[in-house]
Amino acid sequence: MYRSRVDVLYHFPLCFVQSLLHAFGRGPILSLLHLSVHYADVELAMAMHAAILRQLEDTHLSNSLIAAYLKLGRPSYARKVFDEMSRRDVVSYTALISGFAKLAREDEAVGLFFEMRASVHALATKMGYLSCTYVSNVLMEFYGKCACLSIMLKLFDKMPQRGIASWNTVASCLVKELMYERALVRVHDMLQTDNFRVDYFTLSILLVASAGCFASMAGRELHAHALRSGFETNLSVKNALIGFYRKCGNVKNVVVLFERMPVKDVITWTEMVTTYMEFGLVESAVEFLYRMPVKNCVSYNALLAGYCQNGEVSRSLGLFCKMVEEGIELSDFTLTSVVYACGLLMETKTSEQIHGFVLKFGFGSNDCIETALLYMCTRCGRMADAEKMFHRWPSDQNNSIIWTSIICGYARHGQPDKAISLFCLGQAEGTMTLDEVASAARSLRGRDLLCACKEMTKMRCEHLLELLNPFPWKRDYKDYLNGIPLSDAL
DNA sequence: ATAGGGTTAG
Repeated sequence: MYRSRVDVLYHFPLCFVQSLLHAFGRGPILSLLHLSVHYADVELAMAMHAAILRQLEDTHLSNSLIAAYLKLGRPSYARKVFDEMSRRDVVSYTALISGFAKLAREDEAVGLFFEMRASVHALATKMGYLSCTYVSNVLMEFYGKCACLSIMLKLFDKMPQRGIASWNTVASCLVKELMYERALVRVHDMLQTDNFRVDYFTLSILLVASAGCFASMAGRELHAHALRSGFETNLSVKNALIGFYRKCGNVKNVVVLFERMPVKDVITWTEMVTTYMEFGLVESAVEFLYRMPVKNCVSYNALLAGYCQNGEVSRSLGLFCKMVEEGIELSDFTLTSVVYACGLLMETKTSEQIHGFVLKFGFGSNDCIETALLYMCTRCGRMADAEKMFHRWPSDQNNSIIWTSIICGYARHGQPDKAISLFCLGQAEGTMTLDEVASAARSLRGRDLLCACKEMTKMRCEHLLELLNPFPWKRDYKDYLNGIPLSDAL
């Protein structure tokens, strides 16, 4: 019975491991590598590494070593083994690429990917090797992650043989791109064309897709399917079900599911915090967070975001301070929420303080943080800063949220002229949807809004009117429309 | 070796 690395090395010194290799082949080494992963024992993996150093031309053994190092959180060791291999195969590339991808080391993963394409994929294509589902699945995942969805789907359609993982990969890429209905339709096709049966991966992905597009019937059918097939007992499926009923059901559905779960993990508990927050039951959410047997930074982020959604500004700032003091891991999610909370607070000093914190911490800027920062500036009277961020924003990734924020900011801080001109520009360029135009319009005073209407087409104007219901100035607006023929205003 | 569930911006 394995208790520790010392035990193993005591019973099996290196020279013995090497003779094992000669006598019994790879089997014992592979088992020991498995044990090293299971017991999170890096040094055992390194001992195996030492034992098979001379066998590094054995591709199979080296691949297992790469996989072990990656699972043990030692990507640089994995890379070293890879670099020293004399013959790499698809498995070597696959292991390392997916390992780097999981660690968000995209540059290295993509670099390897192109290297693989040069050395393996071209050859594989010529030899018709794409029938290897592993190769195609990894290629598909990469095209999916590079937002090259059409290439991914083309590859999928060309695959002579598909495994259930191929279908799951396509569905999950579509879900990640927010194309929920397409994911549901694709898998529906799968059931009709290929004779595949969905597994617990498929069910989890599709439940997320159903929740994402509020496909309440589809989700319930998936639930029934899970019960019939027995996959309902799978933890991922149960957690995905909770997520579905959180979005398409009610608190009671979720609580019943939760209470009947024999095994729960940190994701289950975090789902409960999110559920209570989304239904406005702040105290229950807090209670659940403190009852959680294991929490991580995502759990705290869920609480923090929930405070913001429920207008509990001081509690969210308090929680953030506690997280910093207690050394709880912060992420871009954390910062986005706390910046947003400062926007709600509308205090210039606090906003500058948190702004400095974000810059100093140097969390890679992303759209969400930048948007939250801009929103915060517009709410805290820092319009000059907001303008700078607004103009710096790349024009090819137009974000309607920042348009709405800055228009509302101008309106709030006594600059209706600027608000109106941006408002007109935004709706003319089609940057903002009508819903968004309406939301920005609510921040404008009635008289200012009337000026803006002159710049709009009749259809837009009427649609806006519908959206503004029950906008307080609607009557004035109607009068205005009655008084002046719209054709004059166009 | 490939696929899965929880947290962010108006």
